[in-house]
Amino acid sequence: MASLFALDAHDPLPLYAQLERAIKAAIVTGRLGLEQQLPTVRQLAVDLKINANTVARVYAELEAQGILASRRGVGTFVKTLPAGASSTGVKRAQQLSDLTEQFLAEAAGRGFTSEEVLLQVQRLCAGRKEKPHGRREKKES
Amino acid sequence: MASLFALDAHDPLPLYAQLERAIKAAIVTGRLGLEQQLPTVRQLAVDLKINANTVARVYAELEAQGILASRRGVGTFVKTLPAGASSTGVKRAQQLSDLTEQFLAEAAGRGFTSEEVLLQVQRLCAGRKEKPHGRREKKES
DNA sequence: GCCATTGTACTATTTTATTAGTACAATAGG
DNA sequence: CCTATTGTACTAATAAAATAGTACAATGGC
Repeated sequence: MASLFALDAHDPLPLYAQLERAIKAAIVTGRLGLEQQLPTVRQLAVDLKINANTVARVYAELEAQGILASRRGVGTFVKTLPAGASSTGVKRAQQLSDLTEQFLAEAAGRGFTSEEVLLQVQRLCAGRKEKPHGRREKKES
Repeated sequence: MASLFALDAHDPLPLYAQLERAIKAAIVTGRLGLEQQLPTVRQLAVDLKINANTVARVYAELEAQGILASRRGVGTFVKTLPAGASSTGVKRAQQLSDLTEQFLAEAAGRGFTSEEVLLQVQRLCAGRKEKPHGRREKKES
């Protein structure tokens, strides 16, 4: 991999959303650790061949979510692990079910069998066991 | 579920891409069977509260992919099952790995633990075993 | 033949995403 | 103090996505 993240210009998902997802994924999977520094806004823009404004927007958004912390003249750093809304109850179960079905359909559409997918999930899950860090709550609405 | 598909206006993924994904998912999971008719362009637009042009674009795109077949004055029908590229080798493995990581990150970002996710995947995979399809739902006629 | 239904094609408009460029603000280092 | 580096804040321009509306084309039922 050339750089930490990889974006696809032909993915219908907007670049800012792709980058946001990629950064979160890197943190969740441990490729980016706590307090670790991210590339500068301008550098990452060059690496990914996208505009610096787009990178800045993503960093700002992730900072608003409490995941990153930026300091002028210094850089941007991983502050905490991404935390979800963590709704409880039926809705929560339904959300997981929907998300999973979406994923399985996507995989099936690309020609992967259920067995392959399951195996891959098991492998990746085993890699990071349990780390569902407790609920951090921010006030946002 | 009010209708066959569910779109989220706040999802950064464009509506047309969401709908395309939803239709493919419905076919892959067997909620839509071969030769089954889809809602009309105008009806689905009303159901999903989106523009008819957007629906028409998606139907046309899926027809171009050979998944759907449309006939004027009649309707739009499922023609074949979505087929993946089924590339082999390293790239294929890498693709599955990337896709899975993305999914796990998404799930983790929404507050689901690895255990929960793994369990859900196991459940859904068990539900449709080998065949990605084969199971037609009985419907009232 | 008539006509309602369905997919298709087009133009126009608005909103969103992305880029480009410039300028400013805070920090670290000499 | 000076300056390079970094994040931040704008404005402007372009491209893509989505909507609104109208019209046309093929099909099937009567």
